[in-house]
Amino acid sequence: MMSIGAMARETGVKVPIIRYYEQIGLLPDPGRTQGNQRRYGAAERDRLAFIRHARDLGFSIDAIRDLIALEGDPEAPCTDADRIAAEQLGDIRARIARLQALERELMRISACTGENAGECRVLHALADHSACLGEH
Amino acid sequence: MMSIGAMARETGVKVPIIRYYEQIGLLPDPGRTQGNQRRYGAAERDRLAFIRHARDLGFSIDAIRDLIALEGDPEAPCTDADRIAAEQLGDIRARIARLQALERELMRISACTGENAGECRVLHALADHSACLGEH
DNA sequence: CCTAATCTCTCTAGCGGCTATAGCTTCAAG
DNA sequence: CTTGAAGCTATAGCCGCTAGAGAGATTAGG
Repeated sequence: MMSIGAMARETGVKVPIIRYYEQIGLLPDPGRTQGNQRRYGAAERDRLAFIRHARDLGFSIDAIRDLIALEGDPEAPCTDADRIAAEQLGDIRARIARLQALERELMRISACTGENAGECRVLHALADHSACLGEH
Repeated sequence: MMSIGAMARETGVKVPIIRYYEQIGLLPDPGRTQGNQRRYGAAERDRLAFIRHARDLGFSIDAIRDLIALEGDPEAPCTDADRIAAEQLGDIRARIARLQALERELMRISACTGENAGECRVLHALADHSACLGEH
């Protein structure tokens, strides 16, 4: 059985975040010492590692809740987990596309050649939306 | 002089957000009618359009504050605006790179072929970080 | 001029996902 | 048995909005 600090070290998740995950129901209430300190076993550590990994991949807390429910039920159809991952992938791709559009627009308005703000291309471009190519 | 609703229509910024921008000091306190309603002129509308445009391009409120200060001082060196835009561009590129790494990892662990959660590739991959290629 | 419909006002609280602080108690090493 | 690190709870703050309540102002039509 390990303390919350030991679990933080093992999983790379900071102590307050572990408590936060417990509070929102992502982690179960762990056992406590007589002095009221949390003690964790390997199962909790694995679950936290799972959560951490999913968060690193950009899954929302809600999506992770669903994934945990699936993980706990080995009979559940895999298509559910698949769908959640596919949604996440679609989401990430949409964000990439949007950011790439912003990147293009920013590149276009940057590289200002004026000497002071009066004739600055960046400021002019921001002030005048009609000068934009995309519709962002 | 236009009402807050008219300005919202002209700029595409919702009414509560206009009030919010005023509250945090991005927009100046506008004049009021006798009945205490805000009335705006063309200058405020242009400033709001500027803010909206910059937000659309992903600039933070703080960065916009700096850009507004520059815009208000035509003698200010343009390199400042340039630097802010360059930082924003770098930021966006970093986010794109990170999202692309996530996309790759997600594609790899997806396309699960198992029939139920017990042998689901998605769940296994999430549970076992060591199976990952990148370091995300 | 009156009414009804539509704005607009302020204030407060909530979202997600943490992060930080304060003031306390418990644990483990020496 | 003392000290110092680590743990505890509770509360508030971050960003950039968004939503609601309950009141007052404005405006178009009759």
